[in-house]
Amino acid sequence: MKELTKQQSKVLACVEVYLNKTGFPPTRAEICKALGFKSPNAAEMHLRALEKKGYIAIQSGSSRGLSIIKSQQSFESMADSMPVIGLVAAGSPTLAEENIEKRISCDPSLFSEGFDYFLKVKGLSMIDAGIHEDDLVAIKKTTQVKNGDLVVVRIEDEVTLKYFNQQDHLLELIPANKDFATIKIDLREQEAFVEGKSVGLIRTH
Amino acid sequence: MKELTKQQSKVLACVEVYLNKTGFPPTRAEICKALGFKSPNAAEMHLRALEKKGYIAIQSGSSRGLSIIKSQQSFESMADSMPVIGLVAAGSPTLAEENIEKRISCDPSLFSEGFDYFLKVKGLSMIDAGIHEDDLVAIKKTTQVKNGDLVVVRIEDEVTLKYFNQQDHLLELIPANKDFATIKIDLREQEAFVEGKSVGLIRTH
DNA sequence: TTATATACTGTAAAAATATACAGTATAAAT
DNA sequence: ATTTATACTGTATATTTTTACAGTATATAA
Repeated sequence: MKELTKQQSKVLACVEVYLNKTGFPPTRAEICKALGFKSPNAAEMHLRALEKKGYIAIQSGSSRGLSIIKSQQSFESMADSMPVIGLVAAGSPTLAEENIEKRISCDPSLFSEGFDYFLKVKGLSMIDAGIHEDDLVAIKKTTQVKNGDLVVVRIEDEVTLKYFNQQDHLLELIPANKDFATIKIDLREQEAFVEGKSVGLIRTH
Repeated sequence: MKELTKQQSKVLACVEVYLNKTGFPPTRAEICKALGFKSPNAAEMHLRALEKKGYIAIQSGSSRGLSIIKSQQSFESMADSMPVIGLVAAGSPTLAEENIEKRISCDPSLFSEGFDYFLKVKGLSMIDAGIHEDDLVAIKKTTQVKNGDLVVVRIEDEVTLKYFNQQDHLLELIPANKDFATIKIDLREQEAFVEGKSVGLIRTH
């Protein structure tokens, strides 16, 4: 998606605000009035640019025939909800307020087993499992995991999301990307803490 | 809130559907076309009645100056549960009760744009986009899509989920799996209907 | 029987709106 | 020095759209 100029950005914001307020899009003249332009062609040109860049659609010949394709402002409707925690900071993914990136309005029974928080995925180590960067993985806090489960494990201050496989003292954390190596840990030498397991995933397109 | 007559209810539904599809309200003439009226005054009178009963607001003197105050649809599709529809080969993914595999307790604003139903994915054609068999893709009913969007398209009786790319008369439906071929359609020769676009995805592990 | 409400057709004019065309100005890039 | 992109003004016109007015038809209630 192409970058917007300052004025194009203003015009897009103006359309979004107007839509929010009235329920229908503005005319060229109304955009001019809102932004102080004196010619309807000023609005027209900006709208054309926004269309070309894929931010809006213009229904030719229709009055107020504008529709938003890509919104500028991110709508995070914060209702009673599940916390989202970034898989970035060192240390355990705790539910402390400072670690919560945002909240998502949905109930814990969205996935059959129930879950405690969303973990926002960083990196591509699980790409072959269909888990992309910025996907939200629903995590249930538990230490009861079995081989093959997708788990959140903490090793020292590093937190990672991998497939779990343990044979006696040897713990393997297996990525789903051939460019990443399996993490192998001898539990007699180094500690590893299972923080929870994944019970589901959501992604916003 | 006063009761609506059958025709008023149809008109309100028509306005809501049009708004959802295009992003802006219909004109009187467009309502007439949609409902088979032959005079713009038919639509006008119904809109006036809807305004008087508090269902819509009419901005006098403005083209398409309609806004929904009290939605009908919210009554029908609320219940905090979203329908799941199988991506079966034949026919449109309709919300008719017989097509609903189950319902999932979550609200339509789970994904920022809102959505109308979940489509249960069959096959592996989008695997490289991290979309697996049995994933639930959140679909927003709309025809406003742009190149690169993940869309639900119907061709004759076949429904498919693919990336959208259109250049003039050539529509390409692009899979995310090298073992599948891009579907190419000359829109002058064959019809294709955009049923909606994906706004998100959920998966149960 | 006579209102009264619903539900339209058909026409027309005034107002709103999109949109083309001809310019001006400025800053940055070539 | 000239082109190119951004960012407008100002005017005009064809088209879209609202909206008023004059009717018709039908069912229901008083």
